[in-house]
This record gives sequence, C-alpha cells and structure tokens, in this order.
Amino acid sequence: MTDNEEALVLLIEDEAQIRRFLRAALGAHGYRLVESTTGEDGLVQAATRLPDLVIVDLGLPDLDGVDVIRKLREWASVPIIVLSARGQERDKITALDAGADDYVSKPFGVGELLARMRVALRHASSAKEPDQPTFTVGDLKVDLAHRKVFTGDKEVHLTPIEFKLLTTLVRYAGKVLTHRQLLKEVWGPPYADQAHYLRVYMAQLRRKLEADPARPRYFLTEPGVGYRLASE
Amino acid sequence: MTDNEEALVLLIEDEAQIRRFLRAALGAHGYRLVESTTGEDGLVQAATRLPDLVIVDLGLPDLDGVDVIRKLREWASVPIIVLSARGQERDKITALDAGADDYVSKPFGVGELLARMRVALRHASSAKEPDQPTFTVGDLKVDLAHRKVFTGDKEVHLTPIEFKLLTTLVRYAGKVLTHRQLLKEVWGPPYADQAHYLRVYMAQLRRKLEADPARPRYFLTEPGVGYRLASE
DNA sequence: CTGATGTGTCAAAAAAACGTAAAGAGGGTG
DNA sequence: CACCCTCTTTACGTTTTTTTGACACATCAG
Repeated sequence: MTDNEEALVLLIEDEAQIRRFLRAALGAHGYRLVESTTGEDGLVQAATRLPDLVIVDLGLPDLDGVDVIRKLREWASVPIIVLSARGQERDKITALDAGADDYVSKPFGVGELLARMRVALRHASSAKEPDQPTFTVGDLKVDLAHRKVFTGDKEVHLTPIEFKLLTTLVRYAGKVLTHRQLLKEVWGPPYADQAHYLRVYMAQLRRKLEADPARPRYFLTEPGVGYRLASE
Repeated sequence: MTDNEEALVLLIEDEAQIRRFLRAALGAHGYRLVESTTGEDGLVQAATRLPDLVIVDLGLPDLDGVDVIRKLREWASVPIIVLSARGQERDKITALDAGADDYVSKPFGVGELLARMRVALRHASSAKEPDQPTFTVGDLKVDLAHRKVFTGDKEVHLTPIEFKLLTTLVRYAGKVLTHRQLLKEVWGPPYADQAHYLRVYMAQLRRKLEADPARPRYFLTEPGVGYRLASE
C-alpha cells in the first residue's frame, strides 16, 4: 500500500540456495538485505544493523532458531518471520510463543512470503509513532511531520518553496550552505546560478519568521558564501 | 499460555461444524466468543461488539471474505485472522494485502490457531489502542464504524468516494496529505496525477460539511502541496 | 570619490494552482 | 425504459505562488 520499500531485511539462513533465491526476490522488490548464515552472527547483525524485519530459519547449524528468537526478543521488537522446513504444529507454536510474528513453512511461495512481510512491516510502522521530528531554535519551531511552522505560538503559513528552503536550512542547521547548494537543493540543478531567487526568498522567510527582519537572529548571511540557520 | 484470556473474539464462519469446534476450543481457553454466519452480520457484530480479534472464513455465503476484511479495515484496526479452505497463494496474498493479519488454511490445528491468535492479540495490546471508531473536530463528527457523518447533530449523506476521501483525511488528521497520496489512496495508483478529481471532491465535501464552504474550517488547502484535515 | 559587486526590499507581471458550477456518461433499480 | 444517483470531465473565473525587474544600500578597491 504505502511505499514501505527499501526496508532493511535481515535474513538468517544457512542454506545457500534459499539465500540466493530470496536475495533475488527481495532485491527485485526494492528491499535491502543483510544475510547471516548462523544464529550467532544473526544476533550480532541484528544488533548492529537494526533491520526493519528479520527472517529466520529454524534449522540453523549453531543455535536453535527458537533461541535466536528469544535472544532477539530480549531487546528488539522488530518483526520476526520464521522460515522452516519443519511443518510440525509443535514447532510453530513454540516459535510463535517465543516471539515470532509469523511462521512460513517450506516450500513456500515468494508471493505469500512477500505478502506476509508487508503485513509485518505494516504492523511495525503503525506501532512506532512516537517519532516527532520537530526542530527548534529560539522561538522558531518547525514541525516536519505536520508541515507546520511556528514563531512563538503563532502558526505561520509558508509557500512550498519557502518551506523547502527552510527545511533544507534546518537539515544543515548551524552549517553554512552555499548559494549553489541551496539553489540546487530547492529549485533543482538548472537553477544553480539564479542567486537572485535566494535573496528574494530569504527576505520572505525573514519577513515571516524574524522578529526584526532587518536584524536576523535565525537566518544569517555569510557574505560571499551563502546562508546559515542558527542553531542554539 | 499467557493470560491474554477473556479477550472477545468474533468468529465469522458459516460452517456449523467449525463453529462448534472453535466454540469448544476457544471456550476452553477462556475466550469469549461472538458468532456470525454471514459477512453482513459479521460487520454489524464487529461494529456493535467491538471485538479484540476477528476470525473470518473466506468462503461465506453472502459477501466475499476479502470484502469483509476491506469493509472492516475502513474503520477498525482490530486484528483479523483469515480461516480458509482455499489454500491458493493468490487468495492468501489478496487477503493479507486487504488488511488481514494472518491466514490459516483448513484443515488447521487448534494449537496453531491459538498460537497465532496470541500473536495477533500481542500485537494489538502492544500497539497503543486509542482506537475510537469515531473522529471529531469542532462540530464535525465522523463515525467510522457506522459509516455516518454529522455536522452538529444533522446527519449528512456522502457518496462512496466522498466518504473514502474523508476517512483518509481523518486517518492522518492534522497532517498534510499530498495530492498524489490522496489520489493513490482513494482512487488507486493509476489516478495519481488526476489532481482534478481532488478539487471537485474537496469542493463537494466542503459544500456538504463546512458552514462556509468558501472559508473552510476543517478542510484546509495547502497550495501546491495538498490538503489537511484540521485536528482539535 | 567613484564604480563594481553583493545584498536586501518592493511590487508588478506571469504562471500555476485552486474552487465552482454544470453538463455528460454510466450503472443500477423500480 | 425512465429515473436517480454517482462519477467523470470540461470550462472559466479567482486566488496564490513564482518569477522578474527596478532600485536602494552597503562594502570595498582603486
């Protein structure tokens, strides 16, 4: 549905054949993939790469797959899909109760696996909400998620270009951005030399967001170089 | 295993035999059960009883099970487990993408089903559940479950597209949705560039729901970007 | 002092985006 | 078949945004 693509998937699987198979299938659907062939390594990879989804085989050479799940669940809430040759009900129940989110028996269809992955990722994305990307300096507040800008407690309306310029500055807050960098970023590469646009829109932003536009507190000019957004 | 028990389960299943079977199995594990034998009734039960989990058979006499899922997903985030005699991969993918959380093929083991139910309930409880099936801003009220819309206390009739557009906005209330997002969500991906439709239907919604359509309080335009439904 | 350059401001012109009404096209239902 | 409801499409006036040009000012070098 949404473009949850390019999610990072950790595959813990010892059979080379299945790895190759999934590498192709997942790659074709835009997922990024990390592979492990052992449970131990899988746990390390999970901790270091922080994948969005883990697919784990139950029949690993070193650890039992269920132990991998338990160890993972000690700290991670990442969705886990079990892949297994064992179709025994007992195994399924154990794995699911250990913390797995789904269980797919081999041989499986790629389509089904992908669909179940989408379900798992759907859960993950709806679960983690408390991420409120909002930037603040002084009494200037930028709420990226809601696309809202405030000075003090008054909301200020920005046009698309104004907003894009502002967010670019926010992204590199504290650092100087050259005219060319800003123009390429906001208007696109062909406009890299239209320094005039920048002055007009910078003035616009100051007029809307600075208490005293003539004496900017936030939108600072670096003469001959570019602009900088003050940070704390 | 865990005491996720006394959860309320809605079973939508026409085969009496399976109903009897599950009634016993779930009862023995402490679940409370509501039964429906048709899709229509199932939807009504879901709206009135607000179950913690829905188990739905794909082969219902009236509606297609997948349609039941879609209708349910228009307003509810309750976990849905599909039970089906059809083991075709195509069916699984369709059901999962329609919003189901799991798919169990008949014949199935009770143990496995119970384990998958525990997984589903685990998800539901971890995901914060401020899931009131009714949304309110000012004197605009949207009852997702009953598919009804009110301004003040007068009910307003909406066409299917109008309603879907409204619910999409409701789902992301406060956030700006781009034209493309709305079009893909409401009309489907192929319509992502028909920004036209949006204006027509937005005007429609405002005419029906705003006190002064020319001065919208709820349906706000972000010129060059998209639309936003005011929140609080 | 003077002219060149980089910068800030303003406002008109041009372009793009938006709102609205209304006509045409299906698609069901009685 | 005729009717009603909804969706699609077109047309046109209005609003908002972007672009453009003109000008003032400051700084700095010659």
